[in-house]
Amino acid sequence: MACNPQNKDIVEMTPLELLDSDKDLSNIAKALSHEVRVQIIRYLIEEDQCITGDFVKRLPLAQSTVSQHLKILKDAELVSVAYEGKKSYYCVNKQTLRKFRGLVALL
Amino acid sequence: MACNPQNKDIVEMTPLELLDSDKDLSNIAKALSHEVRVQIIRYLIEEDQCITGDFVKRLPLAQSTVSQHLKILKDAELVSVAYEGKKSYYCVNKQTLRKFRGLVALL
DNA sequence: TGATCCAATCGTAAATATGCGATATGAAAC
DNA sequence: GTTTCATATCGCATATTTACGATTGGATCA
Repeated sequence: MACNPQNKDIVEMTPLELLDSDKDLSNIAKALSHEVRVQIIRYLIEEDQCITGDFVKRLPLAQSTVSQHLKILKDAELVSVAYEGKKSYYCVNKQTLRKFRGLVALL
Repeated sequence: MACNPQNKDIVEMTPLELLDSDKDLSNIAKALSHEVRVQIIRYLIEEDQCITGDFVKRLPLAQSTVSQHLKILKDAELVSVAYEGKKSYYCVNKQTLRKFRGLVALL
């Protein structure tokens, strides 16, 4: 009995591994899980470079809310910011988008 | 003054359009915004077909929690289910994955 | 007919996300 | 200097997500 591998309680069950790529993919997906943030990314691709105010003017949201969405995109490295004077210039981070495409391609 | 387009309050500001594709992309992204659900999809691609119990055995989560994650993936049409006897067979919905890849490619 | 098994759903607690107004910071204009 | 402008951050209310145990509903087995 001591070496009986038939015992159900002893049978090894390979656990599902959590890969770094799983976390990377889910993190980027989370940043894109709100339609407003997808809108922002899309607009940023068209316009190449925007300041916060551009989005505030064009979205039916308070300035603080837009700022928060931009922060989420920035934290996920989907956009990068350049501070110039009193304005913040946002642009898409193409490298992260490429990475995301690569991760999604593996699915 | 009545017809003065220079007035700042009257200047039209093209609002940022919300496209169906924005909603589609954010909805699928939301389903993939949890690492466990990415794990599930990945495993499902490797194994081709699994029952709920396969995931319960391999994930450090309660059966009800796993079932909930599977429901989220099913609602997003990332997986489909076939009910056979007392078991539920899950498999990836390749069409939705393809659609997702297409939407991400546009970013 | 039970008894057992598989999986979905319910109810609920805790954590996280979303949105807003108010406030803070810091640069530019006066 | 003070005022104005652009933006980030704080505090809070509400909504959603995540996780669990308990329960329910079928299907299979004895």
